[in-house]
Amino acid sequence: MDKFQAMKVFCRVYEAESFKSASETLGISRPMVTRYINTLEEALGVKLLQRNTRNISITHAGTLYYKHGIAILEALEEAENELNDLSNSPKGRLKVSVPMDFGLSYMVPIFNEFQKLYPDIKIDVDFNDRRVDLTESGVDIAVRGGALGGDQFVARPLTEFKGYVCASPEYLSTFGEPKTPHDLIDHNCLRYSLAPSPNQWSFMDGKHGEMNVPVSGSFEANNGGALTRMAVEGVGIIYQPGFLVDRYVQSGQLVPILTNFCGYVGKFHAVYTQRRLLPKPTRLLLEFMIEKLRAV
Amino acid sequence: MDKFQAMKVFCRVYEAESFKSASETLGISRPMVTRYINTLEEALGVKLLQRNTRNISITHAGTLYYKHGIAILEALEEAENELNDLSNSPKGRLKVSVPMDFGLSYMVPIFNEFQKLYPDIKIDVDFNDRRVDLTESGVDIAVRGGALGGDQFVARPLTEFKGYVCASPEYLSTFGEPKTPHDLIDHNCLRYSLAPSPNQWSFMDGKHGEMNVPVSGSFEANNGGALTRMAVEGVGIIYQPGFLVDRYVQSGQLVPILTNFCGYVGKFHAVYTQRRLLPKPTRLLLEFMIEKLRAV
DNA sequence: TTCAATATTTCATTATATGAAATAAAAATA
DNA sequence: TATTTTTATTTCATATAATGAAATATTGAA
Repeated sequence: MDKFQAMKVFCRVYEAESFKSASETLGISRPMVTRYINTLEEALGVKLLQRNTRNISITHAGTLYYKHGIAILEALEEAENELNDLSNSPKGRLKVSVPMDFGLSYMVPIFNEFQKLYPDIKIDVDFNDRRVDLTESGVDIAVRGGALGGDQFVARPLTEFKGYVCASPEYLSTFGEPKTPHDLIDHNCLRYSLAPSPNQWSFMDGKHGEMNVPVSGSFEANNGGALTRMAVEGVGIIYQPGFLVDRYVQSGQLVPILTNFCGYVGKFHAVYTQRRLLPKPTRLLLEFMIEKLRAV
Repeated sequence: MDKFQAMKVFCRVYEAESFKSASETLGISRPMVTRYINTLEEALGVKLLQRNTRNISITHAGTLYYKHGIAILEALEEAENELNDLSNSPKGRLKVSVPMDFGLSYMVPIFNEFQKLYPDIKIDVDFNDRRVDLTESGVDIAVRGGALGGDQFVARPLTEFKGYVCASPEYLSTFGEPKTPHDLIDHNCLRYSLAPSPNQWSFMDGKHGEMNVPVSGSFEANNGGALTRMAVEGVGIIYQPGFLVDRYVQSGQLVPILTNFCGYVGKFHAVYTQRRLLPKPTRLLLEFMIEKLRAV
């Protein structure tokens, strides 16, 4: 039996209080979890978990073993990180979570270039607009737009983006062009459902200060790219970041409106868990991303 | 690959600077040592040992990994000890080294009784009058008679023994009975070669104080039992501990002489390596031995 | 009582570990 | 220099263990 693996399995079970959950996060089958725990208990001569098919309760011995186990696993990880640091061809697997649109626009070329540079670092990208839990999902770096959540994580700024209100020329000629933000109330506004307040668009103006306009319309989605395509089709008005609308503006398929009003400014951050020594692959990609996105 | 095993193998190789030596102390084949080191180096992406078929030199990475490894292995051992402590049926393998004669006379019945009490504790006894290196040989408890060596080990007193000068009635009637220690010079003295000074026997006397008598004879051996048997056969005079000669004295096959002079007094000690938490099997046997030998 | 969720056992398959024997390489010795 | 000795490595056949799919058992909830 691989003691190290058994230790890892037990610690996950301890944290989740569930074999199923542990099996999923570790990517092994449920029977394997059962076996690892059994073998461990047999080897130690002590029951670690009091369990039936539905509940798990941790014994005193289990708590004790967890305390030791977590410390040992951390020490081992640190040792391996330090050793990998000395390697001139860093190895490892890296799990990254990036927002869909940002990822497609900015990150794909960066990943491509990075992999050419470090062929032994495998990258597993999760294109996902949800805010995944770093510890639970095992994600090493997550890119997040807008406000940041809890502060047990480190966040490093990547790049800013500005929101633009746009519509297709056809839409504007049919329904008229709004001249002030308040005019949006009478338009079909395509809203991004994952925004902090999807039904309210904010602007800044030298004269009026901050303006919050309630908007409504026939369509709402959790994907900015889709909204942008809808706008190109002439369905309605969008308020989306530059990196999504720029190409359509340039080709004339979309027209920016309300350009006298400052749109929202957001910032993308790279988020990762604080540790004494970050694994080299993580550190490398992080610096690479920051460097590449500085120029954008 | 079992990472912990690989770590253990590497640490032994590091300490011995030899694959062969490591393979022997760990009880695995030489090819396995090679493979563990190779797999480890591959996994870490770093060379740990610069080596050819004859020499080994440790790289910077190797030293670093050893530092981490030793700490991790110790933490692991401590965790397992603590857990085994909680077990009501302690398990484990125990390596014990005892002097040949003492072991046969005193320890065999103790081992027997101990095993009935703790059937899950396997005992591997090395009957051996050499002073084995605890760390190198992996011995948990060593019983040693006479003077103690280095003090990085803990020694606990077990039982005393007294030396008796004896010969067979036949020998005495043929060659005469020595009346003072100095008379031994003219006799065939059978000497224990592992004694600190085999060719000099010491006595204490109220009048004369300590007396060191040079002795010589036709026979010398590293086994007291054998010397005793020789004496029973009438070959010569021995100066051996009570636990060896008692039964022959009682049966009349040996006669104690020079009984007015105090013979040497020795003490057996149980020696073990100092640790924060001794493994439960070790602790149990230790206390059991001490308890049982107190009565002797 | 039935259903749903979860742990466990069974079983066949695959992967890994293992050491004996052969091989290679380098120092010691003749 | 040639030979021997010592030690690490590779090869190879075999035994052992790891693995997950599927079936089974168990328990709380509906």
